[in-house]
Amino acid sequence: MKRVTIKDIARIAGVSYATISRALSGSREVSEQTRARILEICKQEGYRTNALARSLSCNKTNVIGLVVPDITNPFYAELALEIETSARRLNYNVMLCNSVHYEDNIGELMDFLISHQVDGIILASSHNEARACLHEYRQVIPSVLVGASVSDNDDFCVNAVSVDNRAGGRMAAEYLIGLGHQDIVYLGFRPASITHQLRFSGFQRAMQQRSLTPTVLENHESSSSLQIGYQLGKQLFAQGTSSTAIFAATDSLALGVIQAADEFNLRIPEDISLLGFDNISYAALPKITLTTIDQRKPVLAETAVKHLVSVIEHPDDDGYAHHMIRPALVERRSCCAPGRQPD
Amino acid sequence: MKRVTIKDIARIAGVSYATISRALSGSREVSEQTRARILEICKQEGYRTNALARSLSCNKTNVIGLVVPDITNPFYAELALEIETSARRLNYNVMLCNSVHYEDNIGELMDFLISHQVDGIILASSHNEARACLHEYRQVIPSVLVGASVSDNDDFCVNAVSVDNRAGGRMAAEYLIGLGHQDIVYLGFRPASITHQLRFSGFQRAMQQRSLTPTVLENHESSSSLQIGYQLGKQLFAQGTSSTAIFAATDSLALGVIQAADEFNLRIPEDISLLGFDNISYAALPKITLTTIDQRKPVLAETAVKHLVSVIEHPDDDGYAHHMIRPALVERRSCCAPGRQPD
DNA sequence: CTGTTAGCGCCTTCAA
DNA sequence: TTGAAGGCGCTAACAG
Repeated sequence: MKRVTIKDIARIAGVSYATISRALSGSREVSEQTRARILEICKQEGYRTNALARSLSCNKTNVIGLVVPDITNPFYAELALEIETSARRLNYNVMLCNSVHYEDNIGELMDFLISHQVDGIILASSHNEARACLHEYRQVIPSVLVGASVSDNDDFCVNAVSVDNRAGGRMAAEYLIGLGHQDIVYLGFRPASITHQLRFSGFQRAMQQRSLTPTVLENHESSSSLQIGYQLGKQLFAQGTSSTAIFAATDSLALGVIQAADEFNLRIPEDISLLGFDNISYAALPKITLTTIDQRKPVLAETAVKHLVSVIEHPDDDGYAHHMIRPALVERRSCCAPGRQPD
Repeated sequence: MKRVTIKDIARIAGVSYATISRALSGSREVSEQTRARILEICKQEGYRTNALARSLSCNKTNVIGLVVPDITNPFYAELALEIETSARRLNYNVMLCNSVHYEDNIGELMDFLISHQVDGIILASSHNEARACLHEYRQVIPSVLVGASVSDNDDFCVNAVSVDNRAGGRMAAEYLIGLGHQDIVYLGFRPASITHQLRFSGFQRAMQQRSLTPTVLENHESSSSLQIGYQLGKQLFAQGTSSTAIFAATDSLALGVIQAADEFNLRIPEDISLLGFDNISYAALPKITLTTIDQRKPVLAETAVKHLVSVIEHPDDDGYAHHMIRPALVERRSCCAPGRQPD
């Protein structure tokens, strides 16, 4: 398992090892023939440059750290792949970490990445502490928050990229209203999350403009899971709701609602329409076919990476920005006009 | 963004930096008071040890590379999380890479990881080339193949951990037969994959022992996707099958079959039973409730990590081993006796 | 065009 | 218990 180094190559090529370095890094200060000879030898000897040593010397690793809550969550898995793709295009590699095991001290994870000398960090999280954390680290490492909204009026200075949650909420309400629904439940509102506050406010405002009021079922957990959607769904159906449509604050919640509806023999969309948010891959599965608001992960990812790389490459200016991505409606088969069969 | 180094600490503590190094690495060769003082200073100054420099010096990174085909595939996402968990327990970090963008030259990815000085590599892949690749690299870096079977009788010397596919195939057949099925289709056999050869042979042998013969629908693509399952399903249903049960070689295929069945107004399991393989998370979703053969990812992961770490720590012995994990049946609601309602 | 030299941040003998 | 010095593999001036 002995690695062959630049020195070994130098010795067998009979040149100094600076020359090897140059030949490898594509410098023009080497004659074409020696370069060719060197490359040949490298290939034969199975030389691989030691990225650690290079980074140590250059003070640059070209890797960006990516923190997601849980890669098992399809939303984050898809986002992660998109981010990796975008990063590679800009010549960066990504080092992925799940924050599952860290929970309330993401700082520890940040420290881990920093000690591995990542050039910057993308933090994907909908938790509120996330932005406080990035704020703390803003003098230490370039970073951008992705997927979560930040408040316009607090003292946290963080770079962020997220879907326009208020617009998404509005879009959801308008779609359902447009279909003819008036008695609508907003399921899974998380009052503690800014992301969800915005989503809810957009939704509510759109309804108010038609003098409508949603029934709201709050979620006081710190995440939105299928299980919670299931519980809220059961709770709703058990009391015999009069509503004709449900807007689930996330697709995961919607999946739980589907399960609950199944148990109560409620058909979707014939008996009740269901609209989700996120457009996770599950939503497209047969028999699920969830109509939902798409976060446009590819755009989210590309914007986040470009944003981060730009702050990495301009360490001097200490401004910050929040990019908003427009959400998009994806129509499948879980919504129809009230009291009617689907088209 | 200036990092504080061991030298800075030494200067402000008024000791040599070797002392700092010792204090940090928990060596007993430092007086308790100087250590305490040093630790205090490190905290105040926000010192973070440079993992790159340390690794360079120690010739050990304590990171293992993990290659999966596509993190978006829930099977690999779950496996990856389990592997990360197991690795952390043994004090290793994992560096995750998707091989999606590399396809037929996984070697390039291996080289990338090696140049980052990972201590070892876990390659998760069902492709046959994977084991040839690991065989090539076996003198270069400790590695283990996970999830894919290797042939007993070829010249490839690779460490491997996989579910016992033959046993899994047998288990599938016996379960269906036990339910009373006789006319069964094996859907999605991939003749080019050893993993699938074994799975199929176990299945077929169990049927032969009852003088039964499966209808087999082959898949000549290099992966098993929902789309392919959908096509094979349509193909099967279009010709009006007489079979009462389908064994789909993977859960992804099964999902496609569900979609196809839906279009043909075939109910599962009332009209036809469906059994999958893998136990991906989708399988448990409402309205999917797929009965399937579980690969027991937690065990798979832990075994793979322990195996790898053991070869990392014993670079001298050049033996290799193939660990088999027993599969397990997970009963949900997609199978019942032929011609009968589910229980 | 090529060689020499001094680091990058840390660890680890060897002395004191 | 602590300090001095060499080295890990590579890059980047600075000289020739």
